[in-house]
Amino acid sequence: MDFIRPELIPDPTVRRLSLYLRQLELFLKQDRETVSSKQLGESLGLTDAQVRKDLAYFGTFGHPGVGYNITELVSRIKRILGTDKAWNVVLVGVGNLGRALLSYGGFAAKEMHLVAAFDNDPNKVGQSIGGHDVRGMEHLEATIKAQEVRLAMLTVPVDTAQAVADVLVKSGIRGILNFSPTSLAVPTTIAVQAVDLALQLEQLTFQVSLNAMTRAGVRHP
Amino acid sequence: MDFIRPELIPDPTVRRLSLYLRQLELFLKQDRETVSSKQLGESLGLTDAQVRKDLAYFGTFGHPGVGYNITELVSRIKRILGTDKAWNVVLVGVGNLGRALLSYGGFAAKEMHLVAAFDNDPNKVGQSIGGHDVRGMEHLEATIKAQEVRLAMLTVPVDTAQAVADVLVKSGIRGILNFSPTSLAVPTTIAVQAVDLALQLEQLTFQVSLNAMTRAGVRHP
DNA sequence: GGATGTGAATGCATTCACAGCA
DNA sequence: TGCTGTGAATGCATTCACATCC
Repeated sequence: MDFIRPELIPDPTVRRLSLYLRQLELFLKQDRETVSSKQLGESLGLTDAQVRKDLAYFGTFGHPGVGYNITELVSRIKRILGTDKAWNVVLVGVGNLGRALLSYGGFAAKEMHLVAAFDNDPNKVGQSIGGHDVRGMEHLEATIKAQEVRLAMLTVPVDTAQAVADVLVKSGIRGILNFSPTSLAVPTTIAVQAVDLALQLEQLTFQVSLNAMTRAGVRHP
Repeated sequence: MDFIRPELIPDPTVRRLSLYLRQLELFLKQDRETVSSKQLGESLGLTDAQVRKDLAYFGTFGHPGVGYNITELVSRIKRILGTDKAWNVVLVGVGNLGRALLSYGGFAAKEMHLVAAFDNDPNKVGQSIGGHDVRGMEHLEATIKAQEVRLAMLTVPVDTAQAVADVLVKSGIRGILNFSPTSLAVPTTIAVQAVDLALQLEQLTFQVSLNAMTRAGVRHP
């Protein structure tokens, strides 16, 4: 393989990269040093060929006869995903979910630096939650520009989500983690990841209903 | 189309079904009565053929020359997804995230009946959060069995997730919404949906890095 | 032997394109 | 005319299978 044309890396591959990373970090904690594509795949319910193909998109860093050096693979995947460097993040919308995210301690470990939170409720502005300041919406744009923030977590009510997203884009945000159950209209240069609880619950009820059917023998002819 | 063979419905189709439902309910609020596959598709960034193909897996309920009756389509999709009936749910793990979910009011609207929450911290047991009782873990199995609960939201720390999942399965749970960043080992008859914040943030940083590169005309290192 | 990396083959999902109906 | 439903064609992702290397 010579060099990488990022635009033709399959989406599913990028998703699995995150899974590999999580599993590899678990292996590291268990003091393992190398892992084969077969072992890594089995621990995640994937085939060995799938693992090798995924990794091969990004270069060749396995050792034939041995497997992959875990430490090396972890740092390679982090570099690919862009999590080897720190990212500044803002959170907009300090409701139940916003507060929970502010109190969640796991961001620092992932090199995510939560710069500040924003809300338009005067009662919330000025508070400190989980060590993060809550500021008024009028400071959103200036903060993003001053600190070169590129990521935002959007936890506002659904009817204001699009308007806030517009402000975020105008201010220079490049990626939005959208917790509102709505499709945001943004330029193609802006990445959006949706976290939709209702949607995932519906996937569950569908699968459970399906399982119940096939179990009951309502099979196809 | 004669009969539905559920096991061969593409996963992506089921995901989009939820998107269709969300968009259709928005149209309903706007007092629209019918919608064509073209209109529905465009509102979600999909092609008309995609929409028709997806719906055709489940029968034929469009009206040539007219489109789909929105009310009818909504109730059909709900039936397909299994959300036309009410579901009992338990929540296990009353940390920051668990509390936020308990305080979130949106479940009732989706026919999700949150029966109770569970935690092993004596200080939390006995509290009422968002109108939901917190009980000790020792009552989990009995509650699930007594109320025929089939769905669980798992918001416990990562190191206890598998053990709790085992209890859930043993008690008769059929679907788990897993908020812990770990792969649960469960029988194939149990549905699992993962909500992994770190994973989604990594997808974002990857896409943002990619966009930055292609914009700058740089190749991957 | 044991493992990787990768063309070739397979299997799915999406898109095309058109017959048929209101 | 406008739109659905659906086989056929296309395009992607996964899996196979094997040359290659430690």
